[in-house]
Amino acid sequence: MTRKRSLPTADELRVWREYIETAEALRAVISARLQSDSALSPGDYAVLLALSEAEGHRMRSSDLAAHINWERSRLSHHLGRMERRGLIGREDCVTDSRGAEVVLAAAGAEVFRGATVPHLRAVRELFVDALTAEQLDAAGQVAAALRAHVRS
Amino acid sequence: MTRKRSLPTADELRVWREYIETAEALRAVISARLQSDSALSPGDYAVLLALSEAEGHRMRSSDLAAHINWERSRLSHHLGRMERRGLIGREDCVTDSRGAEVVLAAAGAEVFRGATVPHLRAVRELFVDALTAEQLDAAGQVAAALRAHVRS
DNA sequence: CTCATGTAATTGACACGTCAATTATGTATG
DNA sequence: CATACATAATTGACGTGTCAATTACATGAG
Repeated sequence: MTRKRSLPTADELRVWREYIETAEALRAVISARLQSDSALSPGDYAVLLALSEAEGHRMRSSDLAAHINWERSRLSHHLGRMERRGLIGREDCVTDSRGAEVVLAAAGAEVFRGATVPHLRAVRELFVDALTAEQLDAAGQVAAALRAHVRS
Repeated sequence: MTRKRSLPTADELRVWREYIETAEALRAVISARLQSDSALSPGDYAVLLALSEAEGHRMRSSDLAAHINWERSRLSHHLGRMERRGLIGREDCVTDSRGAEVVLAAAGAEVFRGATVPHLRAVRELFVDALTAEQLDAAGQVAAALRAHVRS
């Protein structure tokens, strides 16, 4: 056994770069599709998806942030922009005067309905169709291993 | 043979989400490390790396953009910020009066020198060490398949 | 030479993300 | 109840990214 290297080898570094650059490129392409198909950013989509699935199409701001794994300030800024566009609304919370409830607006629901099929189709075309069943499985396991490792 | 589905299955979609969210989380963690270790963003690092490896520590702006795969306007904005911080300089190009040459400044070279080992260590700890040899290999193949597919 | 067209790089406007500070309200403790 | 501390959400400042427009120069056809 050799002692554990502290720095990655050239090959390891190459894989890292391919990994991170490919994910970034894919994110950009999917994002551009969503934008041109539906005038939504990935952030808009995540918010609308969460609200669409929520009880009464409404959610406490903090819960929403936790659900989609965003910092609260990021969500505040984003909700401000989405509110200006009429996609969502904000109401005072009855049980906690500090709180706010985010409500899916009619326009938001409609835009989301129109966005979902094209978006899923894009995911299929650009991600799923690029991989064999084995590769898809491997991708899932790699992601799980990375996720588990990063939490420590 | 069943006809090809146009939408991903629930499992495929789950893998997609794990893939893209994990990559994003990893990018954020590595980025935060780089920031706190060396006061550099990933963009800064990419620019400084390219210039460090370039002939004479200088490069035409367009070539640099192509090398790191950025849009030129993005690079212009970024170079403006880096120039304000004294990390790089810009000079007129001798052979083409339209052109600009980006030059690694002394301060930039020094910051980069200090950044590289901690950054590579972070890549090793957070990415390489999380994966078995087989998983690392699989990650490379998945990235290659996705890259090949997206170019068409 | 000159005019049309292409290329190098920058700029402005605006969306997005992070961090630190702020405002307002809840809650526990003496 | 009063004070201290925690929590909900927002705000401001600033770095980052994209798109469309702009400036300045190069170059080839006539």
